[in-house]
Amino acid sequence: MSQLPQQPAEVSVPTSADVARLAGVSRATVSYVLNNNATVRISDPTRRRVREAALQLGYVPHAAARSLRAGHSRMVLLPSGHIPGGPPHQYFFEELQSGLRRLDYTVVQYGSLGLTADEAATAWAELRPVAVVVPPGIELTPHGTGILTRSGAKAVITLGPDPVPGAHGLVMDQRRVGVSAVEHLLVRGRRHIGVVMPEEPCRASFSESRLAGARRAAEAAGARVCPLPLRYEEESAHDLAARWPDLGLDAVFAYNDEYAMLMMRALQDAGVAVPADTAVIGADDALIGRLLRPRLSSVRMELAMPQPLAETIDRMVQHPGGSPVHHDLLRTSVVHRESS
Amino acid sequence: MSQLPQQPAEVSVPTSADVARLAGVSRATVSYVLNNNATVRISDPTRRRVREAALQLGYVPHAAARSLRAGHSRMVLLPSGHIPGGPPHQYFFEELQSGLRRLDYTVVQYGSLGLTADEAATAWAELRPVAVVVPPGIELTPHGTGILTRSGAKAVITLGPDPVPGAHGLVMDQRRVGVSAVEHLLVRGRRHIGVVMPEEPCRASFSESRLAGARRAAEAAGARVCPLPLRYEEESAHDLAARWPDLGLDAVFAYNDEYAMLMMRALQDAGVAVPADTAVIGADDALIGRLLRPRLSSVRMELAMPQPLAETIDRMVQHPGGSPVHHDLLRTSVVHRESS
DNA sequence: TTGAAAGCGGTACCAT
DNA sequence: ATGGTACCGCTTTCAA
Repeated sequence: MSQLPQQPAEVSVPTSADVARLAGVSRATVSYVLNNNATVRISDPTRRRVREAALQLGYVPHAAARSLRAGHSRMVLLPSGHIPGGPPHQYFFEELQSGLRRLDYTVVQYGSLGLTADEAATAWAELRPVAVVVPPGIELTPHGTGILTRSGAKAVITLGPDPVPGAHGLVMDQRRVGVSAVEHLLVRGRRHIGVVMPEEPCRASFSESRLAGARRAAEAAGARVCPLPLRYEEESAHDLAARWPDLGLDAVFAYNDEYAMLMMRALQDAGVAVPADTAVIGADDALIGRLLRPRLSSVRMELAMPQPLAETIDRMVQHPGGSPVHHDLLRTSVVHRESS
Repeated sequence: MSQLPQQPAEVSVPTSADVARLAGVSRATVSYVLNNNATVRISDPTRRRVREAALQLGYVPHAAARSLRAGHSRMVLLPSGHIPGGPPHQYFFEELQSGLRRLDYTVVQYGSLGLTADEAATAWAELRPVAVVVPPGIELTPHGTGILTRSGAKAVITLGPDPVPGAHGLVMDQRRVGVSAVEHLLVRGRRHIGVVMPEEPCRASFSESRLAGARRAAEAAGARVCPLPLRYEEESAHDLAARWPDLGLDAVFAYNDEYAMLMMRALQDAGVAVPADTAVIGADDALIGRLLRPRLSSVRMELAMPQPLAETIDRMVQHPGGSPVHHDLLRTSVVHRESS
């Protein structure tokens, strides 16, 4: 289909030695020129010759060789395995990446599904990152933290619900979501609260945290919480709705707005009035929640600005050895609409 | 060594030399033992001593040093910058990663937002990946392809709508989505078709392709297509719905189900009957589309199995230099519900 | 069965 | 203003 001639099977990748040879200088000079080394003065004609040679050969420096020699890299590792949590989280991580790149770090995501926590930590450590930022939903053990710091990571940061000993914990405590939802329902006079728990395993870490928060808020008020497993399918929701009269619940907090909408529709189809019989609240404040009727109440999440986090990481890298920082990045508020 | 007062207790990362010293053997022996080298026989007591020393020191091999010495890595680079396309695409890439890891590759995602196409290609090339898989929405130029192959990548694969000269193109042609949607609307007797175009820039590459497909299908039948820019906000949708009578349209194909639901709700609020006055169809066949009334028609996408793609990549790596492969991974079908 | 040594690609110190 | 060279951590002959 393509008319381009095929490259020969064995292409030899140009090295700085090739550039040096073509420019008629030493490898040292090549390094000085291409890195704009300020401590050494190189004549302009030489600079030009080196630059031209590099361009002509399509020379690209070898990051591994460079960081091996330097004894350190500027790689920030971001383990990634299906980050749930919707747009706010996604936006947070995109901005974090931009912020770090602006500070001249190389951000690399490492897919770690199907590895145990310590296998994963070892795999990350092999890359010798200068910092590791573990998002919520990815497990990091104290032992894993040890592996990473002992292999040179200057900053190990977890964003999960709980701090990990030895790591800096910039916490996104999903329990707050459950607390806010249940407190809202309590204020509206509800006492028997179902909590929709996705059966999809990738949701587990978030949903467990949100349930724990719901529990805490309910217990403090002497109210009842009932976990309700649900698959993200209409059939599963209808089965659950059919059992509704037996459950004796007057409110549902669903894992997020999508599960809430699924549940609400199933309840309505089963003849349960929302919010009269059962109040419904979701989480994430997704736009679609406003498109159903009644409009969906929701817990809105606000994450701290990612740019300051990038700068914090930079500071940790430059001045390592500080005692672990702990800080909560998540704020929640309830958006009350018509379903509760 | 640590005489400089500026640097606090520099933690020295254990190397294979440290392991060798502790075990009382040479570095070569350490390498043999830890890599289970079959060509060399090492006595069991020695093996055990080496293993224990490595464990005790928390030794983790240095991936950069290893691949520098080996002359090649097993890293597959997956540039990532906000992959749109919803669950089917997300699932596809997760499975692809698992498949590659099963074949013993290290999959690394490299966030490339905010870089030009060739800057990004250079940044990728510095990591000397053995293969690069460029998802739709990330730009790759023929020049970028050259940079990558010349720096040792054995397989460069694009998944965008159009093949890139020099790269293998395993195409996901989003135009099919537009074609399927419009053909469906034509069959239902509609001739004046609006196409909702998200104004969010991260959607641009997909939405442009889908519009192009819609155009092609409409032109073939002498029907009219009208692009409708829309922000993902209720206000934007209501503004658009208010202008509806002037537009003279009898159908809308929205970029995806979320935009379709937003549009449909706004139309209903403005007194436009769906599907009587205006038919609506989305894309992605998301579950939430079934929760609104009327239930949303949608274009369902099916992506080829990722496991075969992983094996194809493996084959390309082992036998490089084959002529570019081109193949379409995307199949579409229309799920007809009540909105069209 | 184990060890000594070369060398992968770059960088930086020390000569010249 | 440049060049020679040692060395980063690891693998892999070749020798002992």
